Amino acid sequence: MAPVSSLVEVARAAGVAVSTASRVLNGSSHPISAATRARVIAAAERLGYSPSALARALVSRSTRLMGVLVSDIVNPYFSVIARGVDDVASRAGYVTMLSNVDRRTDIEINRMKTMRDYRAAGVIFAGSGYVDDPQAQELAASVRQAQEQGIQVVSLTMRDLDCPVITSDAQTAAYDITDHLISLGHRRIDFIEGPPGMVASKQRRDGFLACMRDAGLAEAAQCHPGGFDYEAGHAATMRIIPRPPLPDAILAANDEAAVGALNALRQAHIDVPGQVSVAGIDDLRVAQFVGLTTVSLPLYEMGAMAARHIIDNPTGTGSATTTMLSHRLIPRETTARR
Amino acid sequence: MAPVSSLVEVARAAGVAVSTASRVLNGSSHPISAATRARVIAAAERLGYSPSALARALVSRSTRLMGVLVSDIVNPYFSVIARGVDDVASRAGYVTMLSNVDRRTDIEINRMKTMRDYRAAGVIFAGSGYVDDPQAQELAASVRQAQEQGIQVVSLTMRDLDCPVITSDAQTAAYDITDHLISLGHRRIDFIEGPPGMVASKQRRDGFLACMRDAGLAEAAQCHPGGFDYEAGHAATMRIIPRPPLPDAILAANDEAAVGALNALRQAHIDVPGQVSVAGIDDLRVAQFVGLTTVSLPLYEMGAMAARHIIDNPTGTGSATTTMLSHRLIPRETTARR
DNA sequence: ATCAGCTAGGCAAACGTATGCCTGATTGGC
DNA sequence: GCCAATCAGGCATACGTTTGCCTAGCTGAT
Repeated sequence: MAPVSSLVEVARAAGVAVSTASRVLNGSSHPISAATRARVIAAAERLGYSPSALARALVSRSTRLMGVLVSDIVNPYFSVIARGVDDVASRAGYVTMLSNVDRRTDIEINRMKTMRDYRAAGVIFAGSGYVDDPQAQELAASVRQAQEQGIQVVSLTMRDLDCPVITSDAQTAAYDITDHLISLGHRRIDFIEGPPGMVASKQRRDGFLACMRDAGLAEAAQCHPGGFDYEAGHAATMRIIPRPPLPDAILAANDEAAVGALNALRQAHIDVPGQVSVAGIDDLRVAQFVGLTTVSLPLYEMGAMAARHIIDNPTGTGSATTTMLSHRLIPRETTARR
Repeated sequence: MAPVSSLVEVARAAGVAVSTASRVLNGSSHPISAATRARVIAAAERLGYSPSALARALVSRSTRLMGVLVSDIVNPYFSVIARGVDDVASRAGYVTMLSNVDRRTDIEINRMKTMRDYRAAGVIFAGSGYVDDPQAQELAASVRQAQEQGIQVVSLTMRDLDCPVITSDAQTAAYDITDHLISLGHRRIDFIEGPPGMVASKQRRDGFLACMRDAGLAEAAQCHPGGFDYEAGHAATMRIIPRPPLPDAILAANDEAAVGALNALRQAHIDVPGQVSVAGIDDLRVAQFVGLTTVSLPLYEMGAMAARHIIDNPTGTGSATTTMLSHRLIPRETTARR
């Protein structure tokens, strides 16, 4: 149905051999006369030639496809990462293949397989895994097979994959924001956890608990089941409010849940930060909108660095190093000195 | 460098011809004995065989790659669309290729070309174009070439591309939300515009102005330069506040700008909705957080339908139809009767 | 015994590109 | 005027699939 003009047609139109056409269109080092070069370029232009990246990949045994697996692209945490990936990828002539895996390991395995079928140059795992995930081993195996095939794998969180990790220390971030709350004079601090079972949830809770313990406030630390979304933060706070006394501060496992907590408090006419301080983790855009005190994680940089790593390491020779990017405390208006 | 076991190795390991191996692994209708079938499957399993989607695409002359061009994936407007696309794409075995084009036509042209090189099954244009864009013609030409090659192109906004459009009526949405404000008794309404030059900005402003005119309030309609982000809405409102009298209501071209307006007002101790009502357009997640009155656009559905269209129309025979999805008014707490 | 029809499997061409190797022509040095 | 070197270009193979066509054996009907 379509005049998918190929290199042979370009060559014929220019009156040269296919190899010659290929060489001028690729900027090969092989010498080509200016006249021939011009004829080929003109022919390609006239025919609207579009080189088949598929055929090219087949023979060169490498693509410029950058895979990235996120939990949910609608979640700003991941869309910022994806943006970091795509910025460096597309600048290097790569195209990014994105997949939502909904925090399901089986889908991750499936998508990893698809990206392998397409011979992606690399695959970035942006999402966290589960503690004691029964499918972790199967995932690790599929990752290993991909690596043996020359596919670079990078993880943005600590998980049981034998691959380089480019991440930020979420646990220390949680520790630091807790420490900040304590330094403001807060003693009783309630923590709204992330989704149950996730490593990311555990890290953040552990950071909170470690700081409370170090401050001698282990007794005053209270954890509530929650989640990473607005509704979870709101619901958890609605359970906190009717059981006085109110805590001095509420720390949520991430910003969106913190905003949920914030709204729940204000809807109950509890003054923030007058009566209760509220803080989150991540520094998403919404934190800025509502003036939420939080700790900024280098999400964009993590995505960008992961993509750069994949582009710069043509062979799968990189050892499984861990790169830790630093975070930064962002005090805003939802916290105050007690 | 890697044991990228190919079909020929699987065939050899199973002691059959390549064609036979191909047929059992593809579920071909060609008859194959159960014993042979089992041997091939076992061999493929043992060797960790991963079929090359590239080679397959080359001979079958079609890929399962779904292209989508967004302005900025961090913008929730686009991430919701992308999610709609990916949900139906991945369920159909496609993988979605995402590109950020930063509202730049030249980048759009470039990415369209890249997706063409990869022989994407289809490309979805999620972003709006510019009024009188000097590069529109060049973009249209590159789209035409792609279509001639059998690539399905779908646009999610009205723009000068000869392709099917699956969209929502932003102009009428703006009209309806304006009408709602008027029905609440507001007369003087200020409109914060979107980014200058964009068709999407013009549509929304036109809808606002049309409604004000129809209500005999043309004199009371005032437009301010703005943008689609928080900062633009905030800044525009900061210019409105010091010039009394305050308007009865502020309508922003989208939700994020509306939130910026909301915060600017509250920071100036102006009661919303007591003194001034505020409304937006899009119904992004943040609108729900802050209780913003807005109008819901079917972004997820637009993305999903576009992907479905591409998957269901194998040949490029679809005429350039326009599908209009309906929006819905979402009254919340930032508007009140005057 | 013959033959049509079916089953099971193999051969080989094609998809579109890159590239190692070869050839013929031209040049420069002596 | 001869040889080596360089320049310009072509031939052919390989990448990993799919699929049309062919063959060999077998079954059952005549």
